[in-house]
Amino acid sequence: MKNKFMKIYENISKQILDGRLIAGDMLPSENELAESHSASRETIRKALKMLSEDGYIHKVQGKGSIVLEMKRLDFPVSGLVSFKELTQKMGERAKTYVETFEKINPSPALQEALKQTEDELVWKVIRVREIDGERIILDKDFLAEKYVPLLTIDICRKSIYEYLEEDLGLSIGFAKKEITIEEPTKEDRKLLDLEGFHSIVVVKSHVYLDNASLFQFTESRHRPDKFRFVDFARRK
Amino acid sequence: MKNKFMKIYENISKQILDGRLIAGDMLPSENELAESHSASRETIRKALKMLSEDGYIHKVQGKGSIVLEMKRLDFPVSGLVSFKELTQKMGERAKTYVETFEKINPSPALQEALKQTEDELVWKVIRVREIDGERIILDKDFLAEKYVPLLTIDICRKSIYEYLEEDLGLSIGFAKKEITIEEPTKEDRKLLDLEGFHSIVVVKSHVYLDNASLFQFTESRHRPDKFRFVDFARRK
DNA sequence: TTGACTAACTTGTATATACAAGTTAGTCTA
DNA sequence: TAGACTAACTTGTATATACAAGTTAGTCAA
Repeated sequence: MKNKFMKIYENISKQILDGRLIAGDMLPSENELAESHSASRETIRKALKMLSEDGYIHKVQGKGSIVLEMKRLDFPVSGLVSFKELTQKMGERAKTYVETFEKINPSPALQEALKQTEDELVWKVIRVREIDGERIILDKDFLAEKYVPLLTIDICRKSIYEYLEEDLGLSIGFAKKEITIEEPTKEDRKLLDLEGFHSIVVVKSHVYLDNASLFQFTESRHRPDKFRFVDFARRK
Repeated sequence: MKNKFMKIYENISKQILDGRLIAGDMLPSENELAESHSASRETIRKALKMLSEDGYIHKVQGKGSIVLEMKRLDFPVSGLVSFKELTQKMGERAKTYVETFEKINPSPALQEALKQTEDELVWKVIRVREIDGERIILDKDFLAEKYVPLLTIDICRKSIYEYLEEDLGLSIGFAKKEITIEEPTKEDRKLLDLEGFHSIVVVKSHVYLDNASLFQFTESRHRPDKFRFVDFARRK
């Protein structure tokens, strides 16, 4: 909330989310917005570019910016959000159970996934996510000990990301994710409520710190009926 | 290829794709790039911002831009690409069969999805995509007749998008997609090779023209073993 | 009426400048 | 030696200006 263009972005996005601006409306021109926000046109353009990237508006050269329909997403896996952040929006309906918590010598496959050497250790955390009484998601996290020297089972019960960012001062930069569909394993069947389901959605993520060093590999396994991924894509 | 920052983007992205720049390398500073490309720093920054958004590089304030690992994606559904564009990269291994081709009075649900009035007609096209002899994908397209007055079965066999963009001069702007997992329908089982599979990946898309008018609704149904979605996400 | 043209808007691109903020390496001091 | 400091880099933000390119509405002439 410190940058000028971020404030403008938030100002306009809020107007769209709460209905003061509705789909089909045209925004004021960039020059008018610059005037009314006491900013230069380039600063307005930065804010509008972000709004456009996030699917709030669409810009047409020579015409202006048109407001798009923004559906509120119930349960998105898009972007880079932690389960804790999701559950905060869901109130007290979500619980986390820590099934496994240990420091291990990584297998060759895991060494490869985390780009580690043989002697570097890895935290292994397996957690079950329960929503409305149903065990829906199985999260398997592997964190490089060299970036996270200390971890406790209590932190895992709450939020690892919160601990990393607020206590350790690590700042997460970006992630590469891959979504595939697999057959449920015995472990999936044991830990999740999968009666009547024949497949499981697997989201594998490589998570990097802000300085571009790989520090975490995560496999998140979702029951298919509760999985929904929403994407906004621009042509070229 | 006309914009200066696009040329710079392509120049650098090619260097990353063909290995002249490899993961971990630092790019020259923005001032050096401005000098060597005879451009202003702001123009360089536009190109670097695009590279960063597309996952080629990561920028760190005070340090510079670091090259990331770019895996070549075999079969991505990310972004906004047509099946034709995908198959061009796959050579002659892909075929398309048109199962249904008709102009219909849309059902209420379809009217809603396409935001049409009662008297407006809709093209309905159902196509099966075969890859390496296996029928993998079922594409159900619904196009508003008001934007696409003429369509032929021959166009559907080739590429609808190519026809829209090159012959009709329509320019596709953006799309909203939703990925879910469902049980296969009888139609899925009849038209696709689904022996031994118990679920199907459904990608529903609302496609908009460049002037932000909704003109197409598509449901693309994928056999789960051949589905893979790759995503690059930045924090905040 | 029709069509060509134009004027006045809109957004897109490119440049220059200034300063803020983060990183790094070396230097100086206690 | 250890720590504080600084200078010289890096990227981030904000502004101003100029012109290109697309859209729209109105005017004027055939």
